[in-house]
Amino acid sequence: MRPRTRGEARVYFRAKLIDAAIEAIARHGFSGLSVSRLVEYSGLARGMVNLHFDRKDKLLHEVLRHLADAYRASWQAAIARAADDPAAKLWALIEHDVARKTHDDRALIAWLAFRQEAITNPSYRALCDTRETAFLGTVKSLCAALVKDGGYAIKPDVAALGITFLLEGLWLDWSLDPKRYRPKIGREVCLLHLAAIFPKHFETRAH
Amino acid sequence: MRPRTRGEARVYFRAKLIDAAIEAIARHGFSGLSVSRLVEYSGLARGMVNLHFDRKDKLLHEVLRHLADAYRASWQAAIARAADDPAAKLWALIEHDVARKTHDDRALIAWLAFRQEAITNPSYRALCDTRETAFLGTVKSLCAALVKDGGYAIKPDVAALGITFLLEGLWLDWSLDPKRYRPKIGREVCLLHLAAIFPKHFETRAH
DNA sequence: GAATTCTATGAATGATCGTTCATAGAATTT
DNA sequence: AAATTCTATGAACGATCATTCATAGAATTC
Repeated sequence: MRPRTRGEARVYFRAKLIDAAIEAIARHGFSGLSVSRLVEYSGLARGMVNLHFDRKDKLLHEVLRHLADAYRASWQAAIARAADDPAAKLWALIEHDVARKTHDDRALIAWLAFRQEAITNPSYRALCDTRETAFLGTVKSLCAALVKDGGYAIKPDVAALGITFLLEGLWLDWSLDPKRYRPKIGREVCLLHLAAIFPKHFETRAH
Repeated sequence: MRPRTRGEARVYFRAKLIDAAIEAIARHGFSGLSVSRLVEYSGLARGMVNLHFDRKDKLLHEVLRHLADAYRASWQAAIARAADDPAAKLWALIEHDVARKTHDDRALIAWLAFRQEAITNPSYRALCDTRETAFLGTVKSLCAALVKDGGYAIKPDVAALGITFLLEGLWLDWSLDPKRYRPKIGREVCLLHLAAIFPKHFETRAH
């Protein structure tokens, strides 16, 4: 378990601190993440944060990068698994987001905390933004394909924005009370929206 | 300007501190709200927070209550002004939210900060929740009226959830970069959604 | 295996946090 | 007008914050 070589140790301890940071943020909010809490959750010594990340601030940026990377990898894999068809891929993306909330709760709450912090701390904004545009860009191109295929009289950009807003609203709602949230309702809301704007592609799925 | 009687002073200084708190949260985030910042923004003495609110914690609850009340009064007035017709009232509600962002920015950002804080601090949850359910309840009943009137084959509850998710997504997106946001786009996204699920009531408005 | 280099530790530091309280002054009451 | 009551002030306090650094020990190199 515990690493033997120095190279292993570096990777091991950095990961341990990042995980402890996510835990602390999910449990006590962004401002509740103190070095003392990191010590408590990681079980490591007090000086480890500064040894491995120099400043607490730099650790936080690594945490944010970790969250962004993990989420992107996750939804991209979901799209890759789906059938080679825009409707199937779009649905896989949404299904991934809706179902994700049932297992990966700490990461989502931590992510929302960073997103909120990015409003007043510009240094977090770039990472939040790139993640957002990557996701939105994918949804846009899927919508464009659907519009072309179905001959719908709507702008793909507007449709894509609507879908991402829906998902973000779902996140917020879920985060306030994870126990109340049910994937079934989230799925139903998204499906209603999709079946309404892309009837030829999603109406059958709605019943 | 400055109050002369003690009764006036109480109201005046409490309002001044609440305003300074909103300013501080909007500029530096929830954790950036320190007593020193309150002193800086309000121009009052250091002891005023404890004199008028006992603890900083209680001031924060008053701020949240103030934000919730102001917002509720605002959207209820918008509905009251609209014509006596569910479609008109629903649209007035959405228009209010979309346009609100062009003037009332500090309050919205502060509200989002409280909402985020409520995830890990249960004492804020009640106030966030009641505001949410009051808003959602109104949207639900408006949707129910539209469903009945138009004979749509959708559940009013699901439609209402979709609308609130859309608006919450809009808030989040706008908060990250207020300058980039344009009411026109927000309106377009909402209208696309409404015209798609309630075609008989909103299709004409969409062109 | 000895010498060297880097890692891990936690007590100490200065800064900042929210809160207290003695004091001065203003509003109110007698 | 004098006496009283409450308000406003800001220096001082203990707690906690992130960070530093001398020391011990382990991994690596010679």
